[in-house]
Amino acid sequence: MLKIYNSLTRQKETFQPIEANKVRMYVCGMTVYDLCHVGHARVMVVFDMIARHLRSTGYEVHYVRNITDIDDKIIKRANENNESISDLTERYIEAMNEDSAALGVLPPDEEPRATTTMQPIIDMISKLIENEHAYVGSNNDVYFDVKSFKEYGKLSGKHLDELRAGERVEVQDEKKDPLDFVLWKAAKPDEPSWSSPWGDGRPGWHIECSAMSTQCLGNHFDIHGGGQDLQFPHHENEIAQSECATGEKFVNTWIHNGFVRIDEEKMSKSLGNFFTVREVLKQFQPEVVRFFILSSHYRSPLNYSQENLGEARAALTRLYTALRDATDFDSAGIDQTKRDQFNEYMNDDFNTPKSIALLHELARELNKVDDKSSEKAKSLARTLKSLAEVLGLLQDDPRHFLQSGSASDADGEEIEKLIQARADAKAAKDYATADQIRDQLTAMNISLEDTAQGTIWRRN
RNA sequence: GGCUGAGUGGCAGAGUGGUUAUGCAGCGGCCUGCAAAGCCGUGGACGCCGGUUCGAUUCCGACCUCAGCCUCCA
Repeated sequence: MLKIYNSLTRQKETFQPIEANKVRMYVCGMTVYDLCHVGHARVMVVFDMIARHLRSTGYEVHYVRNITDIDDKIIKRANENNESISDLTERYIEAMNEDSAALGVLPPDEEPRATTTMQPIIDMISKLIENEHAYVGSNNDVYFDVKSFKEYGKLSGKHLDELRAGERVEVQDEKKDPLDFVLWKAAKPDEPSWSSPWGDGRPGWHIECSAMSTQCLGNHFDIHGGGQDLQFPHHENEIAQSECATGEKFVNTWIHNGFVRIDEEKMSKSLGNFFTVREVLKQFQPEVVRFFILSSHYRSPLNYSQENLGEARAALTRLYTALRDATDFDSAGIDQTKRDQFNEYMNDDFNTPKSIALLHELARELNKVDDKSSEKAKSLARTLKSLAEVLGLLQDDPRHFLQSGSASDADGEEIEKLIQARADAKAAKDYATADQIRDQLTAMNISLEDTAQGTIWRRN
């Protein structure tokens, strides 16, 4: 039985899909004006893991992750670069796809874009005006009337009067209430715009997600996810818009992942303390980054550092090392007890640290089996690889993983040559020369293991 | 100021009203020409103060500290 912590009720709840065995999930994706950083990677990896686990336990999943391809920052960046908005967004969408593929993130079933969802957005705003939940300001902007939705604040636990007390935005005359937010922005000169009943303009950010999710998944769906920073105001506003437009409950379960931090501070574009996925991948294999992300619980803060990535690499190396010597196990039987245990951990609000601990347990048991061609070894190896697949891990060829490094590293041919020279020296019992060659390889960041089947190498 | 959430061994990071998380690092041993990998053994912890309890790191309350949101943000 799957239990998920629901941000809306602030407790773990037994998950019941609206339609039996079917899960409809929407996740707020990227605004494509720059490269993805590790924080974005966390969202992609976490919800990919969730989708994988749901599927592996028998649910049919319809996973939607949107792309925000029109917004102030995009317009600003395109102007700075002196390129068209679509050139800019296409470039970064492609970059995002490359990054997510590298991290083993399976593509969502749908990736709607704001610019191609314009009619549903306009329809939803019209409906809100009709229902008197929205109004057109004197500047032709359209605003949502927060006072008209008495449940406003239910997701973030905030109350309108408290929010007003802490209000930091200058009050705009057009708004009835300082907390009213924009649904449609009237076009300014030289800005891209779409025609609407309220004149040319473009949608506000919040309404895009309400319209895209509803268009793909219906008025009422199971899971809505995103980073913790979107809880307020973005998701709060989505609830207000959608429930006021449709009169139905919007989302059953809200899932928010924790932040990536650097030196105990949130990693973000605005603070400028971010590392792009690309930068990190120059130093660490993509699977190491994925392992690092999943090695802490999705709601906990995740501290980014070289040391922590290094630890992730060490742990992953241990798992691959265990898998290295087992071969031809693809058809071996899976240990059902372990699988049940794994699912139990994952069903407890996606406890990936605990499920990874189970992978280590399997690796240890596998290491203890001397005969790697035995049924027991094969079964353990198969179970390990198959459970890890739910986390999107350990699917690489172990030797390939253990021997891969960056492009500047020594090539395999050179390494093999040195290993042969060392083997010759060893055969002649010239251990001084053998050790000297090994030192040379160590300096090249290569470790050796002498086994019964010969010498195996890997990169440190 | 309001609203969230968190404080666990050298580090990272789960979890639990009384019993080994897990990984890395440390220490002892096995294996090895020596290593490496692996295996076995081993030390070390629950922010502070009260309360409930036979017993609390785990529940309750106060306090301290940290992070996040309240402005764009994954």
